[in-house]
Amino acid sequence: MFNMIELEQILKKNNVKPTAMRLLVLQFLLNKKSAISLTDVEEYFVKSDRTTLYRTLKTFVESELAHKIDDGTGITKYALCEENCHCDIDTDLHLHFHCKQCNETVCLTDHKIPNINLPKDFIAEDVNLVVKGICNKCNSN
Amino acid sequence: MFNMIELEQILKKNNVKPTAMRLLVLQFLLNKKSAISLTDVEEYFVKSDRTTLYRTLKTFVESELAHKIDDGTGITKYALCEENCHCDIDTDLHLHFHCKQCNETVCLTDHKIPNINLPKDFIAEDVNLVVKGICNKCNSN
DNA sequence: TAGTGTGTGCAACGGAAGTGCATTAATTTG
DNA sequence: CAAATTAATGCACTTCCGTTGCACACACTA
Repeated sequence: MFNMIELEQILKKNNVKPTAMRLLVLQFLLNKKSAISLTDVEEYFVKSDRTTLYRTLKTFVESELAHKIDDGTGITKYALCEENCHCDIDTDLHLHFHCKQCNETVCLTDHKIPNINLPKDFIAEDVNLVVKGICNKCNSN
Repeated sequence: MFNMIELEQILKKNNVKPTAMRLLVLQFLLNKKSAISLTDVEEYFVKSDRTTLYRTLKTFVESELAHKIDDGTGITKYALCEENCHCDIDTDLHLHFHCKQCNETVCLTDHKIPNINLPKDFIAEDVNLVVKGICNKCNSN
């Protein structure tokens, strides 16, 4: 796991002031392998306020520490970016898998999004690829 | 355009009873080239109720007449399926493009979703690929 | 120490999806 | 044809999530 000093360094590296709340949320995200929703965080940090957690996640996204995931459930998910990620369309964007059974969304960071040839005059700025089905964990049970 | 008899046949072919409202909504969808939201339909049919329109679209999706599109705006969009579409994962699913400028979402039906090799034990049932950026219309203005 | 800026907590709003129920229209059946 | 059953529609209401405004608390600077 990570100690507080390491967590602080991560935040500082991305120009985010290391408050107590942010350190805890960062730790929570680091421990979670799957993408999490605001409600997930909220249920974990019962003593903190929803707004604070919401803005914490927002700060993380804006400072490129985490990325927002739209997995098609209608609920926004968040996951930490990989090292040196700039959410760049050609190199950083990866596939997300949403399991219909356990309802979890995971980042398949090894699966980059294939190149897409758009028709003339279309400019791509962002790509979102989500596969839905049964994940490996649920499938083996 | 389509006359009422043709519209009726489309509905009947998909086992949907051709009510007045359904015929009108179908016509509306046929005339729209881009994907539309419930609110779009609502604003057009001011005299009808939101719930009715909501359930009409739901009926269309359930009877494979239209497909639901999640374009990442958080608002569910709908578009008519192509002829003989069964929303099949390997043959029917196509790319959607959402323009950040005009806020429209179009189906790029010619752009099928490339095959994806998932890790072991993952089962794909549904795939959603959305590209965001500037569309051809906005780009040429 | 006073003052400024940032973070946090509380309350409330707004949009969209969805549900329950009563009413109306359509279809079947005696 | 009339009665009964089923389907569709309209209205009211709820819930859920994302978001904002405002006030208070804390930290850092002059």
